[in-house]
Amino acid sequence: MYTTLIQVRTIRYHHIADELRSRVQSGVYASGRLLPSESELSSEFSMSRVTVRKALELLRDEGLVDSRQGFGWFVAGEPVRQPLGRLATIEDQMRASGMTPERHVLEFAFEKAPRDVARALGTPNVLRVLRINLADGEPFAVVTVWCAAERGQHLSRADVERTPFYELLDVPLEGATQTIAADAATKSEATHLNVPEGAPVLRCRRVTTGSDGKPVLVSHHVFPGHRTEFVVDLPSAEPSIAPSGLRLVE
Amino acid sequence: MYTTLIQVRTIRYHHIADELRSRVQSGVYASGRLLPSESELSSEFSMSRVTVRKALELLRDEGLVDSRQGFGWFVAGEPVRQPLGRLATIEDQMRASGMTPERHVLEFAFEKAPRDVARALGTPNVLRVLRINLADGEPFAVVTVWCAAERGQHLSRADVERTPFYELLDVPLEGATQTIAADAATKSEATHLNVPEGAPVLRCRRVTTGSDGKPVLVSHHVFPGHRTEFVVDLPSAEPSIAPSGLRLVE
DNA sequence: GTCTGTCGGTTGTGTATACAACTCTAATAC
DNA sequence: GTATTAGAGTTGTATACACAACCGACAGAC
Repeated sequence: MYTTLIQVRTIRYHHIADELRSRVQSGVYASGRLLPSESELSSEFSMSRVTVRKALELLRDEGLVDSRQGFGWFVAGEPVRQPLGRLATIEDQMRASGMTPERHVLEFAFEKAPRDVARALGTPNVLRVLRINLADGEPFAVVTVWCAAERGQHLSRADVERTPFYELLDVPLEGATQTIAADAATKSEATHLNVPEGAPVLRCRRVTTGSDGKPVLVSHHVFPGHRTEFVVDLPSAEPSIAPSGLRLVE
Repeated sequence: MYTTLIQVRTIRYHHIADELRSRVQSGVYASGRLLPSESELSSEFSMSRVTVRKALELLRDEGLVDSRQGFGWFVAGEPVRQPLGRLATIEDQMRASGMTPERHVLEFAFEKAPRDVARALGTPNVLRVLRINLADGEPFAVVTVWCAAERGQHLSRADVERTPFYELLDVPLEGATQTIAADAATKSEATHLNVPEGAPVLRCRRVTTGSDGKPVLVSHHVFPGHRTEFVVDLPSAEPSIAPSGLRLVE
């Protein structure tokens, strides 16, 4: 029997990424620690700077490292766990993780709603609030909330910066439906969240309904993928213990 | 009063990305449709091919387009919605979206578990099954399932390819705890899911417990960000209607 | 002490070029 | 008819170079 040896190309930027990932995971580079500069890595690995960058960008997309122009590349931190089934605000959750929460309203405007929002709220005239949640001074989430203008006219910008919408609204709430997806950060999200465009984010869309079953709030929450993860308790699908809203998917 | 005009640099690859995104969203390029080649776009926009690629990669990270080496860039498809609170399998969900589900076992091995899995299952001796779920012949999810070897020894590879673990297990299930995070696809995930390394994925980790409250299964599910999203019903936090497992986060 | 500007070094964007790896079509051989 | 190969065109990786935008440290002015 005859065999053939073939020379297979190895992808150089993967080698760099693998080596750097290994150093981070073994603790050589601790959380928050600055990595060697692109130029230094280029010398160390005898590869062009573009190849080094390609490796670093791969690791950034994994959430393992991050960069600031002019400053350098550094190891990113640990995600905050947000239980979906627990009565806690984002701020409560940050405090439980030992972080200092902050909330800033970026935009507060009465305007015409996007079509899907208008359809959900039953009116195109809405109050839109764009706000950012910070944890220890760092961006944690960008949140856009829409409510009908009729309701929003009673709310001040200072109100919504100080107090969650749910506590401000004059209507009892029945619940919400939320979608959770992974996506790449858009330019403006990236700017607000201080992550690169294209970085993985959790994109949540929520419609909150009042006790009459009608939507009263639509909100979009965007979290950097490396900063948070959700936890869900999924009770068994056995009829005797099934709760009203949840089932085991698989 | 005097003012100063400053010339601000515009980032060229964003212009290309914005234009292409607009064409996709307006239907000029339909779902699945091949885009102009990099070379053609380079001519059209009078920019270097590297700049064109940067724009296309941005859109790929958004899940809007995808590429195959040698074939070209094309518009990607629509995500499948997976309710977390519904008694349905991944396969049921695909069928509901008009797709044909398939399931293939890639690896079936008795081995030593990773530390966290060993700790959860109470033993390092496990059966690990790596499988891929396809929708219409396209990769939809990569799933790794671990169960104790004691239990797994009664299961054949054909068993787990044909039937979900939950139906195969000889123990009543109480429920599961699942985390949901956004991350960038690793090299091997990317290969199995036919997405580029670094593309956004939903990474779910699940621990399924038996009726005695002990974990019987650990599983990791990875979904390409552009292929699926989760839907959760979040009943209100009002004490009178709060279910056992879920609360409104905010 | 604070404020401003400079400098060296850093990351981010962009061009040109080259070659590897892949895809599809058409031509040729059987 | 099928199978194979060549060629043109495509995306993917990599180098070299250049410049923009940013950062932090330091020096000088007040």
